[in-house]
Amino acid sequence: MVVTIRDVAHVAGVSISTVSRALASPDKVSASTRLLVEETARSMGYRANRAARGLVTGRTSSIGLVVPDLENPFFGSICKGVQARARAAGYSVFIADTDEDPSLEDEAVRNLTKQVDGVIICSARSTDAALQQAAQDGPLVLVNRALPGIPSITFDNGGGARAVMRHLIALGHRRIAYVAGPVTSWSNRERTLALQTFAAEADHVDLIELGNFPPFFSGGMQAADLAVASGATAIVAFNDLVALGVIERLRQRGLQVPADISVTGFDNVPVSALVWPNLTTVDFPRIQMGRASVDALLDTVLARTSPRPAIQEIPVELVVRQSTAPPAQPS
Amino acid sequence: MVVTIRDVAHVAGVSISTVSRALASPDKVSASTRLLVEETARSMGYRANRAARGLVTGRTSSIGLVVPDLENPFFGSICKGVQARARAAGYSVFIADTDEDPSLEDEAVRNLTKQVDGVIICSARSTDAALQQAAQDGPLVLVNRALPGIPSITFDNGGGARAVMRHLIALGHRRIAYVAGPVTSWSNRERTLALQTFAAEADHVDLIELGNFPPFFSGGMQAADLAVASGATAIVAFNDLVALGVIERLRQRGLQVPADISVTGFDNVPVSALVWPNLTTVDFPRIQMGRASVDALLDTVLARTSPRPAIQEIPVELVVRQSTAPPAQPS
DNA sequence: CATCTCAGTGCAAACGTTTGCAGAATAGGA
DNA sequence: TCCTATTCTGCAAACGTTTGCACTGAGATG
Repeated sequence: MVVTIRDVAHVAGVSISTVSRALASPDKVSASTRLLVEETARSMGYRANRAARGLVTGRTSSIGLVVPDLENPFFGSICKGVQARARAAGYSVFIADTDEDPSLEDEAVRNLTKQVDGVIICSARSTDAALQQAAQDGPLVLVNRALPGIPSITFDNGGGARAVMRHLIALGHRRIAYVAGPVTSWSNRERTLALQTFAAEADHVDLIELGNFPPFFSGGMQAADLAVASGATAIVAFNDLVALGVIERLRQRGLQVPADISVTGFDNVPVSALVWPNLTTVDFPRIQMGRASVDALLDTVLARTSPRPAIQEIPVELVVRQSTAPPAQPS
Repeated sequence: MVVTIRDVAHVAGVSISTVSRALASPDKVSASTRLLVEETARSMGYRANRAARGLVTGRTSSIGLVVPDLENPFFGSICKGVQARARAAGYSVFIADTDEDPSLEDEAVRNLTKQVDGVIICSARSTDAALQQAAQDGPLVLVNRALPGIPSITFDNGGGARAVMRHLIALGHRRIAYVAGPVTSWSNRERTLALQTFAAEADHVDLIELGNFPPFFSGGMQAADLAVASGATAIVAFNDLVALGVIERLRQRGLQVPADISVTGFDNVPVSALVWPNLTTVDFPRIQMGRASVDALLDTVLARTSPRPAIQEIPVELVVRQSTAPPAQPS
């Protein structure tokens, strides 16, 4: 029924070792044999059984990808990048959605570890200890979270935050509110720190920290009134969804963006370009990050001597759109 | 280094067959042995090698999922549903993103077929013939596309379209434009047909068909002016993104939604609830569809006598929000 | 006590590959 | 012509499981 290497060998009139070698390491057989075997295999529709190969080589040619929420376009993009690069390198991708649940995440990692060559964890929600443990059990790469000793790929949150501040200050804003994300969020800490530092270094700039708020539309709705009460002329939101929530609440209160107040986000999710006003935000090249994580993983898996730093930072870019403008009454 | 069934057997003082049986079919060994083996295995951190098991059983305990674009939240949700249900059934999920490319899709399916127990193809872009062929090579389930002879899960596009028409007519609209999606889209054909039929059966209702347009924001931008020129008081867009494009273009032209003109979409993507005005649209329960597809696949894989119909239709629901209202000048 | 049944266990083959080792064939050099 | 080096090929052992078959011993039945 299903054609094995044995069948190919029989038809081609050679041994199974020769077939194996002709297909896997072409330089180990004569050119004529190789051609014969290749042609026979093709005509018979032979495809090597991965399980059998994995059994003897100890390699599965597949990697595991763990994400908190597949429905979130942020992670969808990363998956896309991972998948594309893995395919190009001859690897398949096992996917696991953890539903933002740390214990499910740990379990998924444990499950995967034994059946793949390496694991990529995206925005890990688990504890440092659990991750360190997981790193012991097999090749592991962290995406959007950095942990010493484990290859990690992160976005340059600090650079993004600085770019936003620079932009707002250049427009003339001097009183700027930051709607913070979850306390547990590593990205949030990075952004907060960078904003504080930049504000402290600039002249006559006040940074008002609000929050923490949930990183969704609803979080923005909650935060908007506080931001207005603070007298800020510009609001930096933790991410695009929060920014949209802020804008919606401002709209409800009759405030115009950007005429009365400027709003920015982070992430550059697709929707941020579709709404009115378009969002000024920081673009995070997520597909590129997915690709980079596969490269980092394969570095470890293939034990290439890795010249890459353990923690790699992907540059980000400010995208100026229509949600930012000079303040109504310049101070 | 890695603990095998042999190690467990040695420590527990039984044969490897007994370990295998104690773990896989507990009723075949005595209770005391089972406990002993289970405890030993746990303490040693034993996890069965999937490749080895697959080699002898011919089962991989994994399924393949092929989607056109992981970045599209529509597919992200389906993935989530698939992944969750598969996990619950003890299956892992291989994922393949085809970048909307039919030939990549065919290749992905071919690649997967040999290394998984079954494949789910989401919104297949490939030809009927190629799909029929793929169905010969192994268990296959189609999602969001129906093909006779292959188990298919689809949304009730017709029902959704009728619900939209009923709603608009109830509001008093009599001249309704449909901004059609791609000609190649199966969903588009289903929706068009249902709209036509319903309009024909209703009294004094004109359906103006526009397009075809690309199923994105830009498609809506293109279509809006035609819709206005047609004198329609309500616009039914192929999907939410198109609807958003339509609204944006209307806004640019100074037309208010829904005061001047009503707009509806299909899909109920998350963003449709976040924008202003919120979109009246048809909710497609995508996670549920993902789950249903796994069930259908496992029916075939496990050769359960399947009482399910070959083509299963998932009910959809009209979500009335703020983008629809009675027409300005009732006709 | 002899016989039978049956639950529990172990032996060993099989799954489809890869790969170290050894043998065969070929070519080259003396 | 013989020897050696080199290239190519085949044999067979592994990889870690599952599972058909045979065996053992205990309990039941006569």
